[in-house]
Amino acid sequence: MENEQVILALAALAQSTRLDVFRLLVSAEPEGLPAGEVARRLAVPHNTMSSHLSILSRAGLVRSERFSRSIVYRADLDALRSAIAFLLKDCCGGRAEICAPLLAELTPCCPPKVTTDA
Amino acid sequence: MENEQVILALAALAQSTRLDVFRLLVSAEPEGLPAGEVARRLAVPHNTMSSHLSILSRAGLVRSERFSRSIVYRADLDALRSAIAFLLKDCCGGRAEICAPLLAELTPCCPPKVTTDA
DNA sequence: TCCATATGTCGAGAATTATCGACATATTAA
DNA sequence: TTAATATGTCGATAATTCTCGACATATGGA
Repeated sequence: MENEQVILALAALAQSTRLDVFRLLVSAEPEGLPAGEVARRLAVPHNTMSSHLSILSRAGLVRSERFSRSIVYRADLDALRSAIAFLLKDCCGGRAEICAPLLAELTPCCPPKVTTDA
Repeated sequence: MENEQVILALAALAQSTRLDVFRLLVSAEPEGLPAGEVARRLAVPHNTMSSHLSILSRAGLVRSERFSRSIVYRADLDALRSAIAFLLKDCCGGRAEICAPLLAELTPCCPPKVTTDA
């Protein structure tokens, strides 16, 4: 991921409405949500939301697809992954002793084994 | 990590000079660098740099300590870790199936075992 | 066609941010 | 005290961003 691309992604998420939008879309995966529904749920005028969605879109953090009259937005988790990987590699920079404890803390968030109980 | 704190951290890194500063300070760990040296290396006037350093500082991403006439800045990797954990948990949100592949990609960046060869 | 719905674009004002000259403070050493 | 070094603060300007009313476009149905 390029420098400029990361800055776009960080800037996109560094705004409370857009951070809320992104989280909403992550929670709505994999179905996504139409633009109007996003605006309604976050109580933001549709044109203001349109601007925020386009910023997230330019940053590559969301994708959109038209279905009839609606345009459905979905979070692009690969883009988030790239951004996070970039930040982590900043720390690593060939020095695992810095990065390892970081990953150690992050891993428990998602146990590698997912056993669907029952 | 609070919402507002994350936004501060993201905003702090979403600016090219500051992203450069942070990376420079990460690479200078654990000794750190005096403010003037940071400004010199990145070819930025000292007062402009002072402003950027204070933004990084307010975001918790760097710490400073005075040594004689110099004020030495160091990257705070714990803060970066918190911010990254926050973003990851956004994705996980109790859904390991989303987060697991993310970690899978990130882990090779820092192999958990570090064997100093030869 | 005409209308309602869903969304995007334009443009302007308010708010925030980035930059840097000028000045202030802190430290050390004549 | 005076000067040199290292850094921070103030204030003004330029640039960018956020917000939202008004208008435009796209879709589907009467």
